[in-house]
Amino acid sequence: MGIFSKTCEYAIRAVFYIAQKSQEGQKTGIKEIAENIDSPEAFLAKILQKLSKVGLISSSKGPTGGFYLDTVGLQRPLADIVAAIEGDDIFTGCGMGLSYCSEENPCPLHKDFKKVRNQIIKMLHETTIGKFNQELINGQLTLNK
Amino acid sequence: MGIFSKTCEYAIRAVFYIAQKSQEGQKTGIKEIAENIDSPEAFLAKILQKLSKVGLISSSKGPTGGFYLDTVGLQRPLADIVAAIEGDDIFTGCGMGLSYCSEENPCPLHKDFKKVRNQIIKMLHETTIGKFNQELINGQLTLNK
DNA sequence: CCAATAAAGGACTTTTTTATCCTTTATTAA
DNA sequence: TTAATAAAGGATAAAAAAGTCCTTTATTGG
Repeated sequence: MGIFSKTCEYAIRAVFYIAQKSQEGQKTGIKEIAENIDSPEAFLAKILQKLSKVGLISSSKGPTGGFYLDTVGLQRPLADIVAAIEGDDIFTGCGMGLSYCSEENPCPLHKDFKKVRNQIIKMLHETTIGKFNQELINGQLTLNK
Repeated sequence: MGIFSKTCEYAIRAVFYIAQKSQEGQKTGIKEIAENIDSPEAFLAKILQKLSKVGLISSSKGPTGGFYLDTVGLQRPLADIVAAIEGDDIFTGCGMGLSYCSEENPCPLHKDFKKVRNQIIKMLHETTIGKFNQELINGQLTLNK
């Protein structure tokens, strides 16, 4: 596994896709999303359900329904998505898995891990969900193949 | 989960512990290691077996036996341990889980992730297994509580 | 109103990770 | 040479993550 869980990877890809479509004024259904971000449809449905429930994305039922992001949603940092899926272990936890590791009682990798974590936090906070819309629309960036 | 799997966290803590003991000229048994790095004994045994099999740590059976590291082993980068346990997805894989993501066909987070990955790689390569021996012996760094 | 559509939700199954237990093999020292 | 010790190895079990399927609920347009 990479840095994020598979669930989280799907979530990130999905919100980028939804963002792009929202920018173009369209709502999108899971089927379309799943196809375009290369994820299992039923599983992705669960993930989006969760994000929808906590208000990170919007959804509407019925014909013409689907998932979408309003202006506020598009400007949220990716960190919110990751936190909703992974919890904030990745932002705060010890790199070596020690629960009592802290500044006062550091594990050997404490300092180095802080740098890594800060880099991750920076990335996830500076990246808004809608940040790459134009590049995605232009096809300069990819979400599947 | 943090950045590494639990298995990998145990492995890292264990080799640091073994390193420390080896520095002091002692071999250590799983029971002692498990107690001191707060990990399940039987599970840790499997992990050390694996590391031993690929030659990253040494072991000997019977009374006075145990796990240990020779001078070469103490100087190996922690990256070797992580690679043995996790594979090298963490060093090479796309942060968003896309198999065809590359410089030519990048995912949205490609650039940012490269920085994160490079930081991790730097940390794991600059850290030798024996790097913290003295601090561990002095009790300035911790491996359990 | 009703048929079609799409998300929400519940109940599972599968796979992977984490973990245990018990037997075998090697080594040591008395 | 044998009793004790410690790692190696095999077989399983438990828990968590990933994934599926089917039913329910809400919404729309005809």
